[in-house]
Amino acid sequence: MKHNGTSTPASEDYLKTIYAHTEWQPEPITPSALAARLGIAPSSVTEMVKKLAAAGLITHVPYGPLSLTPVGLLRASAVVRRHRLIETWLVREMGYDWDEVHDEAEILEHSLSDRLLDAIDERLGRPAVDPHGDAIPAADGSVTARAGLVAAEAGPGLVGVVLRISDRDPVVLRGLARDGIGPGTVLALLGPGVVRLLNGSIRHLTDAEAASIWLDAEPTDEPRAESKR
Amino acid sequence: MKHNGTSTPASEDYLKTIYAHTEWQPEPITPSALAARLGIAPSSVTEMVKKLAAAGLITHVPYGPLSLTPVGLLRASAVVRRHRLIETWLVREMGYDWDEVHDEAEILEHSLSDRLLDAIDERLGRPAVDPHGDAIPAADGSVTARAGLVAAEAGPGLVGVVLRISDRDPVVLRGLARDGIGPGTVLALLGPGVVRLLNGSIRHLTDAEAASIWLDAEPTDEPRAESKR
DNA sequence: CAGCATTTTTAGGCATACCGAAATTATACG
DNA sequence: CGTATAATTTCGGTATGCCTAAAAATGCTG
Repeated sequence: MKHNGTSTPASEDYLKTIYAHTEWQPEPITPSALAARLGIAPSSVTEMVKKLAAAGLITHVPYGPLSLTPVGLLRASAVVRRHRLIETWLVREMGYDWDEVHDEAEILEHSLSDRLLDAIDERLGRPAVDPHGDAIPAADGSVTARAGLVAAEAGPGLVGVVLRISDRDPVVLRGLARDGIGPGTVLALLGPGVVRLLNGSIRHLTDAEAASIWLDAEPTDEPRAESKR
Repeated sequence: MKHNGTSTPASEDYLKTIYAHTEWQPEPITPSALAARLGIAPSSVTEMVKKLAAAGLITHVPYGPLSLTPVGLLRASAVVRRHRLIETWLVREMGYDWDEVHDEAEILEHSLSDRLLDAIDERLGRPAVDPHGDAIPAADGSVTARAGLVAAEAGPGLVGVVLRISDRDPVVLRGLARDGIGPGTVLALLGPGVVRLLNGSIRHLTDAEAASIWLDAEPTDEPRAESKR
């Protein structure tokens, strides 16, 4: 009765990606979306999904979507924790900018021992948030999330601090970083896709950019507008 | 005409092990010794050796020993450089003891980018020697080696500083570390396998220990005793 | 509510990297 | 100098993890 030791870089990437998807939207991810995110063929996903389901890490009805079991969720959050702690370390101690850390973390997250990870965590003072503003799950999988509002879905007139910038697209990251927009930046929304920085400069946001920026802001006044699909 | 991109964790381990062997002894390594060192079957070595030879990294005549080509030597020294820089970093910054770093470095050496490695190197002040006393090859593959004498082959009466302790056997490492013997320790050889520390305590060395300790010492007086096979 | 487009799965393949067993080669010794 | 022993290689096999192409299921739309 061995303790299911299934954990490879590949399986960790699957779990992490499923987890990351759920962070954004409550709907479970489909196999094709997972394949697209991972950059692999759908048939490869089918194969791995069968293994992960057999290992009790995800649930999956044939031709249906995927979701993490409690055990899978714990595993996934451990990978995300690694990823984000590594990113934080790279920025705080190793001279990286917050828009440069993703690829390095993507590889290292599969290699660090628990001991080394904890040493890094301790050195950094057990941070709760990574350089993109993403919450770092605790070792037990718990996450203290701050509520945020996607810039693309916020109404004009809103003023808020950038809470988080999704690190999915490096081009978006670099473009925003170049113009001084990052976690902590104060933005005023002038209209759809137009913002003003504190220094007065106006910046137009691409759709991808507006979808990547999360603002920490009370909904202006309307009684919590229904977020649309 | 692609630039031969052959570099996997497995191939790096082969090259590193061949390199490390040559550091100890000038004779080229045999396939069976390599298999033993890597903990894999000889037939697996034959297979990989063919690939490495085809890639121009090693030379190999059938049923003969293995040696690195100039290109292979460069590749190997890069891996060893990674390994030893990582070990140094773990000890100097991450709270590891010098007898605990090997396994972690063994994995990380295949994962760090050149950029991160250089950031670590710079942070550490570009060290020339790792925590076991092993020389860290420069980025161009050059090594500034200090001459040393294996304790097992040194004559009684000799007094010297421990230059290096081979990190091959963790049991040896831990045993010596526990009794305060490490790089920098001053030892007086009383007889074969018997040493006295500076604090006066006497320590018997196992054969494995005596073979792992390198002393920085002039040969006592005899005209350079012939080291025996 | 039937047909068609999309999604998912199946089936067969490929590359890496390992294994054990059997054949082959080299070497060493009597 | 021939033969036993030891080292090396060859030969099938296994597991992972990816692929393309084709089949099957789903579900949307007219």
